[in-house]
Amino acid sequence: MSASKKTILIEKALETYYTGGFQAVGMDRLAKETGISKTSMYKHFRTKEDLILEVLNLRDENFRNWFVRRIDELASSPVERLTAIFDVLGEWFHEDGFLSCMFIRASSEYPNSDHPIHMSSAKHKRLLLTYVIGLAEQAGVPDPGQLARQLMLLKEGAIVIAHLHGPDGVATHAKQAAEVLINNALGRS
Amino acid sequence: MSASKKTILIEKALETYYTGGFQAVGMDRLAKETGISKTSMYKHFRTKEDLILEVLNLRDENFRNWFVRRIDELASSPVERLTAIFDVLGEWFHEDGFLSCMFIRASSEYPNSDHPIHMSSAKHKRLLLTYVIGLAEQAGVPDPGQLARQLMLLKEGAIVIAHLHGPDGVATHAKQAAEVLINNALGRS
DNA sequence: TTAAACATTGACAGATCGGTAAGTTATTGT
DNA sequence: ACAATAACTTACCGATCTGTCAATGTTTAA
Repeated sequence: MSASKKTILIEKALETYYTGGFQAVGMDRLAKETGISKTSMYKHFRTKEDLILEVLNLRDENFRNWFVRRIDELASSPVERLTAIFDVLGEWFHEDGFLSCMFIRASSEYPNSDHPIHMSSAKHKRLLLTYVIGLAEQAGVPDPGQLARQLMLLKEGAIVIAHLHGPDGVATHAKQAAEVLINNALGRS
Repeated sequence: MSASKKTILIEKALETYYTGGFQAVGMDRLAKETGISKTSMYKHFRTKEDLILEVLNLRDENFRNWFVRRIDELASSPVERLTAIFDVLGEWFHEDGFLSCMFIRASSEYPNSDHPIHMSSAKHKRLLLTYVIGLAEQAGVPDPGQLARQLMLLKEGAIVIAHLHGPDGVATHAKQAAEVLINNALGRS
């Protein structure tokens, strides 16, 4: 299997897993959808779990790149970037085919914290937290870790509610709450 | 199968599904763990999905009863009840065997919004929202719906983060954010 | 006592699961 | 040109999945 075919497989698996779930999508189905035989797939991935881990790595890369880029496009000051988080979330929630966050879904299917898939999901959230801490630092708040963790709670909660109750208004509510928290962190200005 | 055996089955299924996941736990395993034959189980539940839906009903009842009761035990004023939400969450997160919220897990395994299991999960969250709106009304805020939705975002986010990054500090961060939002809703007092 | 009604069982169907063995085709280096 | 090798496929393995069937106990009622 060429490297490009491997990439194609991972990309197709990302799409199919996101739509159908990790456990519900079998290797046979991926073989059928990609036209690549199972044996070829298993030449490059020792187990299904290995494939899922590579899919999650790609998703992490794609998502964080898109997320940061959109925030930079929408905002021009550090404080604006903090609120833009929720505008970008709103765009995501309203995309056709939005079905929650792949890492929340993954950690729900593999709930035990010592499972590699769970750990990979935790890592993704930690990387996002680090990014938001950086934004909070640039905004000059006294305790960037605290504000960033608060905004992350709003972000994850918004994802869950947008998935369960639909996208309308969720990101807006989260943004309004975020503005209150940001102003408070900046000294109630 | 007597009614009590049916109850025992649902309770055991709740425990096993919560620990192991819905798709990962098969009917054979439930039969082995309860000592009830599969055929007997299928006399009372037409499909596995029906069993899961009854499990979710029981979980919804158990959880909301416990949640409301603990809040009432910890708080004596309406505003206190709003913040006590997060004290109770902290207790939950630190329980042995905490593995996120059963309904977030369920909606992650059955992500399509028209799926009965997904709809049941959405209903649970809606009932909780209604409860929090009631608390916010009693607290006398001008827009109880807005505050309640903001606090729900913190709650769901806290569940996700406590599951992925461990329980320490998560409920406390959420409570601090909640206090800011509550004070703001009350008029920045 | 005995027959009807119900409860329960082990064994099985058919499908699908993750994963593999053996064999075939295509590519490569010399 | 040709042997070595890498890429790839078909067919299959045992296990497990949801769900069912025929047979056997067990209760109930007249």
